[in-house]
Amino acid sequence: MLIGEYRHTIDDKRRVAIPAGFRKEIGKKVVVTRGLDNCLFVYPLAMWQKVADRLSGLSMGQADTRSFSRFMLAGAIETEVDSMGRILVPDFLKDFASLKQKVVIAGIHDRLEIWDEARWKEHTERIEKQADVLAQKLGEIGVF
Amino acid sequence: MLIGEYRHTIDDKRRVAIPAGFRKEIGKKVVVTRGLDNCLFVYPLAMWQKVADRLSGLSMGQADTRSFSRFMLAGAIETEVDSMGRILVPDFLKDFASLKQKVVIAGIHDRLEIWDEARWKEHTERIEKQADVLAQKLGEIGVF
DNA sequence: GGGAGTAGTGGGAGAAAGTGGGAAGAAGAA
DNA sequence: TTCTTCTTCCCACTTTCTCCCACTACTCCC
Repeated sequence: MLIGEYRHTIDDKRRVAIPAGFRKEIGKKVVVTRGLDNCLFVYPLAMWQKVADRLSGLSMGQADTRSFSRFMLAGAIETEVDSMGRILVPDFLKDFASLKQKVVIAGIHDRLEIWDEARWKEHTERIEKQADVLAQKLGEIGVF
Repeated sequence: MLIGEYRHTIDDKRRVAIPAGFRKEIGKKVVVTRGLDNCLFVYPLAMWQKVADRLSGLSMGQADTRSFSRFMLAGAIETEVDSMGRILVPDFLKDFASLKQKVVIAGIHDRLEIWDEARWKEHTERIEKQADVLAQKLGEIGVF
């Protein structure tokens, strides 16, 4: 179970260190994809396989599912965690998530999320304000 | 599984480099054909065989399926990846996809797509804006 | 409080990938 | 047949990437 948030930096070679505590669980090969809310998702390879299988099952005939699988598949890359525990973030993903130097790496159950620090702050602050509203919704669906 | 996007150039001899990471999987012989959404599809030969079979299996009675398989089959050419990992794009396909110098090569599961860089940008930006639709789709296929 | 070990960051060297150009061969026209 | 043009194959250069090593800071344990 991946939990917690960490502050790291991306160097000019586009490398980000995976927090040491996550490395064992996430494995050596990972897949980085475009995520929601302008962040990046990092999946362990096995986890990605499941997502990819479902995506490849979608029909190519319809324009919207075609665009969707393009978005997810072309927007993903398989990469290896190097000997120092870092992964490479290609330019197009860096741009997509507007990553500057400082990033936040968050563990969300079975994936990691990579956020630009400023956006993360903004996002969490907004969520905090709505915490009571969210709690109620979660209550309604029976989480609490 | 072919995933990721890469920026390459077409030289004046109409050659495009296949990203090194794709070469092993895509093999030596490939088929390039007119794709959907104004891009080109590049299939490994074996994969193309399946697509072609499926196309020829379509009912010839209906005018629209007839013209669709004509669109795919007539526009297809078989070509070899040269020793430097490049393929030749004939003029009619280059024109069809409005390819200028800068192109994007995207891996979409079992095929590559070649896009003019400007069109690709336009296309992906349009998709990104539909975040709510994306989230719903992701939910449907069980990513969350 | 001090030392050892681990995590995060930065840099350098060697290797590989991408791109451009030239030469040789094939095809077509005069 | 010969000349020209277009194509294809090969070589070389430049840039980018990748792997490895080193330094610093922080933490944990003695």
